[in-house]
Amino acid sequence: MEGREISKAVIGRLPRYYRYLGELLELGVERISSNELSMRMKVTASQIRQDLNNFGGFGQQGYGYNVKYLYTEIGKILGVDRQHNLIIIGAGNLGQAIANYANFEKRGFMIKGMFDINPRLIGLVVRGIEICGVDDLEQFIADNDVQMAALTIPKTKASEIADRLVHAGIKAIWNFAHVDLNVPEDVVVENVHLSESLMRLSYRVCSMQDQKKEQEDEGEELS
Amino acid sequence: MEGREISKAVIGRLPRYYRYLGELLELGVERISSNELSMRMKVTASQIRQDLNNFGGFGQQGYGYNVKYLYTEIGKILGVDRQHNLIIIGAGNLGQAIANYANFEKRGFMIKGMFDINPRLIGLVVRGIEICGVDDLEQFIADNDVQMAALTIPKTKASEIADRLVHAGIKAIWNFAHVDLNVPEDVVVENVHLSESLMRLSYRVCSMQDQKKEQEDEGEELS
DNA sequence: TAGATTGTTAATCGATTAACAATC
DNA sequence: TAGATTGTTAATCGATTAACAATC
Repeated sequence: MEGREISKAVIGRLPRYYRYLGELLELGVERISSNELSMRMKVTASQIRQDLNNFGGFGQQGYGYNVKYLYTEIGKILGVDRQHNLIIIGAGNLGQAIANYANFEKRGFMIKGMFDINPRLIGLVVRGIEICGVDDLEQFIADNDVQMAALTIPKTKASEIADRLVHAGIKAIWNFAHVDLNVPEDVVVENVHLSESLMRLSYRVCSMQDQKKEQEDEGEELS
Repeated sequence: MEGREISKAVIGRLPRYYRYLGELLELGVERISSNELSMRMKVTASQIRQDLNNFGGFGQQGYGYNVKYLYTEIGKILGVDRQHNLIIIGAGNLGQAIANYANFEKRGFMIKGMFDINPRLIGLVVRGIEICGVDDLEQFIADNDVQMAALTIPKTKASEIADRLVHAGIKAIWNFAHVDLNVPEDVVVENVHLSESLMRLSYRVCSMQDQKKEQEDEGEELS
């Protein structure tokens, strides 16, 4: 459809545009210029215009962008206008946190089922969803037209379950396990590696400390 | 200390190197060349060497890299050799998921406290940590030498709490709330915006579908 | 029409890859 | 010494920013 092969950097920014436009919409703002949006979002106006023009001209010269229209169009690009049937593998705290986040359903992500291997969790009901054993996985995916799976299980089991998911026809895996999954090229994986995120934070806080220390040392030399 | 201003792209990759080296270490691998590591990690050998040389020469010509040494050094760069005192604001499923992830403590991230506004959660004990009310926040931070906070609360309260955290001397915020926080420049924020992550996945699965459809259509035209 | 702001091309900047001399 | 592999410079590629003509 569109010009094909949008860069990863652009796609990475789209959800943030979507969020800001949603907020503007709630505030009742009707139109916005790339310049004003750039100030709110702390990115360049040039980048906003460049990014949006990957998908076609959503704006109007001399006017700017219609907030509601742009919000809707970015929603379509991101696919939040469609329904995505989702299951969660791993019904621990993280799996339950996802199940309990109501806003996902507003965006078309319907949580159809939850699975775990822990017999103490099987049978429990979270937000109206009964936790099943993983034995039922393949049947459930077929019966419920499931395309997406969130993987919130320890890394030791993740690869094995991922293989089963792919085999059962899952097309997208939201991977919270601390491994890189090997999947066929028509299956997409989005990784959320929390421990890596925390280490990036740690790096930055350490390098900030070092920087400060250096400045102090320089100050001492001068005195 | 080091040459200063390492690019964000490089820092983003360091934790993944660290993870792979840790796995190699467990496997008992003593040394590895950039070429072999590149094949395992599916990045170029050039990139690995370039990345590592931002921090100095960890390898040896004709030999490669000593796994244990490199692992330790990257650990130091990331700051996982130091201790970081951490609190969790928001003791819901997500906050508890973080509290329960034992590996963080192995990397020096010590969870000192948990906080919530929900009176039904206050007083509960999660992994040996009692959940406190947010009133005690400032005192607790001062008493326990806390530098880091994970923010796992709804977006409505996030900015307000972030201000309080900054005021109380917190230097790093691991932000799971769906807002961009405004903090002074000596405070670092690492965002984990799960809904944005899910939308990126959605985009990719949709564009994969579109791609396939196109190919099918082309096939039909030819027949 | 004049003013504003987009869409788009051109210039710059940064990051990745390739190549190879240095050296273990 | 010969072979292997790094560290590092140079070449390429891609992404961001600047500029401005098109146009509402």
